[in-house]
Amino acid sequence: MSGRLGLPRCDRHVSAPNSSQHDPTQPGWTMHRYRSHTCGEVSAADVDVDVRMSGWLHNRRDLGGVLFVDLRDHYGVVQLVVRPESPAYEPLTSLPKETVVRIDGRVLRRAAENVNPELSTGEVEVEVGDVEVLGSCAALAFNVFPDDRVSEEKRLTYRFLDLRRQRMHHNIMLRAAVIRSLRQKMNDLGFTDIQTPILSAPSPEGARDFLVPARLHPGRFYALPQAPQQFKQLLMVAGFDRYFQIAPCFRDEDSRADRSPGEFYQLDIEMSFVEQEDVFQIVEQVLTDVFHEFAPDQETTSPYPRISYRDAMARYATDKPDLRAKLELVDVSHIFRDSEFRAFAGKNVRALPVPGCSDKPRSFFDQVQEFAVERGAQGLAWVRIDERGELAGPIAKFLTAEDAEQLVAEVKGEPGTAVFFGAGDQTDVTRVMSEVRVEAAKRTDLFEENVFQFCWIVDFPMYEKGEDGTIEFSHNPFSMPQGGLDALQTQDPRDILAWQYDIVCNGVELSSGAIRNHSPEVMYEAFRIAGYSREQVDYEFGGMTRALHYGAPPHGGVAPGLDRIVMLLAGESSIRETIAFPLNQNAQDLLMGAPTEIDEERLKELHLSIRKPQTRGSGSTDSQQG
RNA sequence: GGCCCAGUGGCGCAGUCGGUUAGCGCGUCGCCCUGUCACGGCGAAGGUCGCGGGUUCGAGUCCCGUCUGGGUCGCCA
Repeated sequence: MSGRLGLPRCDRHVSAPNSSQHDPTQPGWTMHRYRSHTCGEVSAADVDVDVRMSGWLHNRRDLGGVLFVDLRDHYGVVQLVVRPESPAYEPLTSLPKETVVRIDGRVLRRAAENVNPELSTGEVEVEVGDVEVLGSCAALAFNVFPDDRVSEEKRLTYRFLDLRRQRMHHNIMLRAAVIRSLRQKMNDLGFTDIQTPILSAPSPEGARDFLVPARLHPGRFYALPQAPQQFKQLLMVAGFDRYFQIAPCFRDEDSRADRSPGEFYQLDIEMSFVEQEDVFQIVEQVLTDVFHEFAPDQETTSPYPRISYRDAMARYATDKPDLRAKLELVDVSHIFRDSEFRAFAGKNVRALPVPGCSDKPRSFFDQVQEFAVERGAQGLAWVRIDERGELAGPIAKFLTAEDAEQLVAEVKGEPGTAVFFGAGDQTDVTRVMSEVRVEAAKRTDLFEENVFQFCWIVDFPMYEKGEDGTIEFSHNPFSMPQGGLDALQTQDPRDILAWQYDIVCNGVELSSGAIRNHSPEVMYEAFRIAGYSREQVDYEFGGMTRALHYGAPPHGGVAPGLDRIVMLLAGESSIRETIAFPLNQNAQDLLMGAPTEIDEERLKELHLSIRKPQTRGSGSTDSQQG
């Protein structure tokens, strides 16, 4: 894998610390205790130079009369050659891999036929004269090299080994480089990097908070911030104009492959005196630049198309569409409202026209259907439009001629187009068909590879109906409603849109943001509709509402998820591959043993007593973990 | 909280219809090998199949429960 960072295969980084500024020809020169050169550094220019290097025993090839050892450090890999006459021969034949050693030796040019083009140091090798063990290595839980598959549990338990592996080492370095680049760009654009508190107050809306008991205040708790949302708005009120932060966010929610349990990072941004377009311009520039910089071989679409929430739900059945899939859904419920066909009548029916299916075998349709059923669909009906423009297929006979005609017209069906149908309850159909759309595209080569397809999802509804029929905020309660106070007072809450937007890339929600509500009157009214009294708002969001009374500028922002950005750039499908020390799915740190039980003394100090759940097996510290 | 998948030497996996000596690759150990770079060759050690119960003449295999891990739905303003 020749690097996304533009580095050759085994190079781990660009520049080395100490080393070559030491000049042996100068008086008073002494060899550094551990190294004159790093492992990635020696080259043909160093031939015949005496060097000292330290690193890990990466791999060994013992040919009997000559021994080759690969020595690895952060910067690269170099081949050591050891002859039986050398005092280093005996130890280096027997030391376990991953032992840390210091070696002294001389750089030799390799014969032309022995050059390894895979290695940046492949033109040379180091003939070893002396070796010293700096760190011995016990029997490995798994190979660092070659890179075998290992369960994630093992990898996390021995994360320090896992992180030595090239892929992980590369991902972590990529993450650092992305952060460095983002900071640079934000600074260049005039944004100020400001820290916000980690110990803060709970947020009544949103996800579950992590809580921290307050020793000085019995019965009270701090909460870790789910995002610095209110603080960044307060910074705007304080007049800082443009804020950013690589901000840690803590949410006590269940994990997913693209959602880290516990904590994650956002490039948190807020700007004053802006409208939606101003925010878009900045973020789009920063993200596009970063994707170009770190994925130069993949196309990144810009400008990003804007899709309204309503449109996205209609055409893609999701508010995070993967635009690499070149298919769109069509809502055809109305055609079948009074149909004789029981499976469709009166239900939510989504059609997915797929062109170019005239020569697809029956198995294609069966496989797509199977895919849908695995995801909980009742079934997946389909028809095919034949050369005469008429419908064929298992359910064609259930459709009247008029229905068929209308259907073909609405899906703009050409001969050879197949149409899949999802029918049923709105929520289920939406969930399944959004995935079927992508799957069908992949199976018909209507899925574009090697591209980052960004889009903005805009015009999110301000409110939605909760399960109990009450009106709730559908996103951020601090968003400005489109139409302002007037809209709140005159429109049906469910029709009100917010200045609320998401960035989606390849089906991954990268970012959410909004133009904020900076007017206290609009704020109280917005909360009133969601069932909050003025007093409640003042109590639960006191800091915010107080600030809005003292001259708040119009402002807005956005917060792209850093982990997901790195995940996309690294080509990984799990966010945990981009985090040095992630929690596992059950929010445990298998290496450090968190969370742990706390002894009685400290609980007492915190004014806490533990009430374990009644259910069997849940006091689960009887596992092997210490 | 629900659902799906997995758990077999140190690691990754195979194990048919329930059938007697549980295989393979990597690693480990021993021997050989002077130009390899995932070196190669020969040989050896190492597992009672996550745990508990059940069905059966007989269970790695079937059933129930449970634990652990991954995925997913709910959840994620």
